[in-house]
Amino acid sequence: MRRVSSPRIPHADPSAQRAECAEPADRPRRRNRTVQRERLLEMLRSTDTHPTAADLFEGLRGEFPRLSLGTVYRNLEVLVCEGTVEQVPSQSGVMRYDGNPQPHHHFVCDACGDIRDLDIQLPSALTTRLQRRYKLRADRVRVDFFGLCETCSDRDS
Amino acid sequence: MRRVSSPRIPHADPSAQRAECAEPADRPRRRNRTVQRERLLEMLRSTDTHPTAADLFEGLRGEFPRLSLGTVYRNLEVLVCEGTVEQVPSQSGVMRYDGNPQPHHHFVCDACGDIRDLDIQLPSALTTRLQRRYKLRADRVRVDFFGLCETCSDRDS
DNA sequence: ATTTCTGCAAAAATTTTGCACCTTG
DNA sequence: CAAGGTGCAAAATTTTTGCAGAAAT
Repeated sequence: MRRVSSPRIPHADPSAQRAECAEPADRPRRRNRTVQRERLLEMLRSTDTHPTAADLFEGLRGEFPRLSLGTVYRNLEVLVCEGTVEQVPSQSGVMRYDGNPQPHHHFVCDACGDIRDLDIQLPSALTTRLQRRYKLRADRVRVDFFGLCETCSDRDS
Repeated sequence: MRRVSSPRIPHADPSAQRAECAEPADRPRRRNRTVQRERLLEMLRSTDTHPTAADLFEGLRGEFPRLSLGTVYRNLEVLVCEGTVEQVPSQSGVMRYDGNPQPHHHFVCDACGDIRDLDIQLPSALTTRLQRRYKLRADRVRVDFFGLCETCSDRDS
């Protein structure tokens, strides 16, 4: 007999979230102010389009002709680790960044991929239920609604 | 005077979701059954760990020693387009796949990245409010709770 | 003076694609 | 046999990294 137990699916997440943010607790890292990082943050705060690293790079090239993508990525990492900026994984696989510090949710257009901020409150009962039913304590919730945005919806009809 | 309007942030989503799924309406594509695709789906259905393409590839290599990653990706695309499988973008940036056809939500562990299925109902009032407040009609909602899973929570304390 | 940051270029990681051959219906 | 699928390898994309020089404190 040659039945074999069905193969295991290994489950190794390449980068458990924010693990790389850990700092040596003894000597806290000192951070310089740099124009690049400052402008990057301003730019993120001035929009709600959830730009990608490439979007930001493009947007800053006018001001910093010698800017490099590496710098953008490195600064985004710093801001994310600080908690100033949030990483929003998108359906296309390209990472997006969100400079909106308020807790909020998103509407994602299935057609154009645009992500729009929503100011909608989630009933707190949900987190309580999660706790009771699953013994899981959540400190953040993210809600994504999917559908067609007004523009794409109009275009289709 | 040399003030310039602050740079635009271009916003081009590399792949507006599922656009590549479109079929020529006139001649609907015929699909062959293949063992590879069948087993891939079975594997996705037999777990709730939301495996990556690489995970699935690894898991199937025992059965199909000559399997290629390209085939895995191509079949995943087919299944996603069919609506049989859902793509779950993860916080790490690596795409994950979900074979659970029931609408459900997720708990994501901040430490290990594990994604767990939740059977929790979202109040339908939310979608209504979205419609009224934003004129946005959503046909799907995804809720992700974030926090530490039991294992990681125990380890930390 | 020391640590941090930048630009550049190379590398790594993930996903897509072209092509010749094999499979399915 | 015609359309679709596979494996393989090369390419495309996105993100990370090493290094030497520049900037910040």
